[in-house]
Amino acid sequence: MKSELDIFREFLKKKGMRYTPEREIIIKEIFSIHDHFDVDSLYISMRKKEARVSKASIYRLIPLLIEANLIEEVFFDRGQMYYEHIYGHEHHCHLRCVNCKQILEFNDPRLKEIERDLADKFNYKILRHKLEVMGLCQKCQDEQE
Amino acid sequence: MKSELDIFREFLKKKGMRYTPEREIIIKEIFSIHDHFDVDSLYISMRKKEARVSKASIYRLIPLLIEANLIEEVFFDRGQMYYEHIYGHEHHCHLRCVNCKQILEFNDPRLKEIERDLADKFNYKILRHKLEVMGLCQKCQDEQE
DNA sequence: GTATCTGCAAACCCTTTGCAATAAG
DNA sequence: CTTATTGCAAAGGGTTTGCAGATAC
Repeated sequence: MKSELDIFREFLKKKGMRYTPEREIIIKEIFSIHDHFDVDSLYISMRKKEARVSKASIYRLIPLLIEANLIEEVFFDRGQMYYEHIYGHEHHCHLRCVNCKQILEFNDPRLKEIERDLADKFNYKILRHKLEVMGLCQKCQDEQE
Repeated sequence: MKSELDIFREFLKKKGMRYTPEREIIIKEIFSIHDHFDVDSLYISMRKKEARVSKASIYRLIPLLIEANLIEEVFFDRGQMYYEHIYGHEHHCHLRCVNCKQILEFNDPRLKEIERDLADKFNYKILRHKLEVMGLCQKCQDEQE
């Protein structure tokens, strides 16, 4: 299986764009994070490792990574967007506790069925879906009594 | 069935907050819009009707309406949040064309099943879900050839 | 009467952008 | 060599907030 770097190199070549050291270290950093991230925390964790890139370069890279299907917007909270890398992982959805902010990942085959039915019914070509389920985890339910 | 205004009046009373004419006309405006809205377009459409309220009052009202379960965040796009009123309507999900931005609404009983299974599996009390399906509508598929 | 609410304008903060220097291909 | 990319700092733009006057209760 190709690495995310290979995928991205091909993606850039196809678009007549350049593969730079800055782009490489940002992608490496993103794929080393096994969690959702936002631009600022990514920037800070890179600075700590002496991997200096400007925020502007991160912001400029993100739309490309999304277009290349390497990362995805996960959710928008308190004024900023959170992302996660998706290449090499099975697609999943998020179950979030509205109280303690715990996030669990899950997948369900019925979503593919729903996609197929929507495609048929509305003549859409489905590209992707995003399902967020919000609730209270066991612990937060107990505390509310 | 209680009106959205009654619901909100009770909600405010319970919180020791006040029911003002500004809050009333904003809610009336929101519930007269049968579509998704953002703060700026709401503000503009109110100005046109000589219903003058400040944007600040709209921004300050929105979290209250969400807490009162009268409106919901629908999606975040191009730097701003879109909302819709949900009181008095059946819950639905959104199918969006990523190219022309058309939005279709749908509902699917399988989502309730998924919710039930998640509740059992993770011991969550499910409150709500948000499913966005992104794709290309027929017209935009044709134009891409 | 008193605490909340309003409008205004300024502040905030995440994100985007113009520009001159740099570097990929 | 040519054109894309970088870092910097400034600008953009949706949202929040401090404040003084107005108002719900």
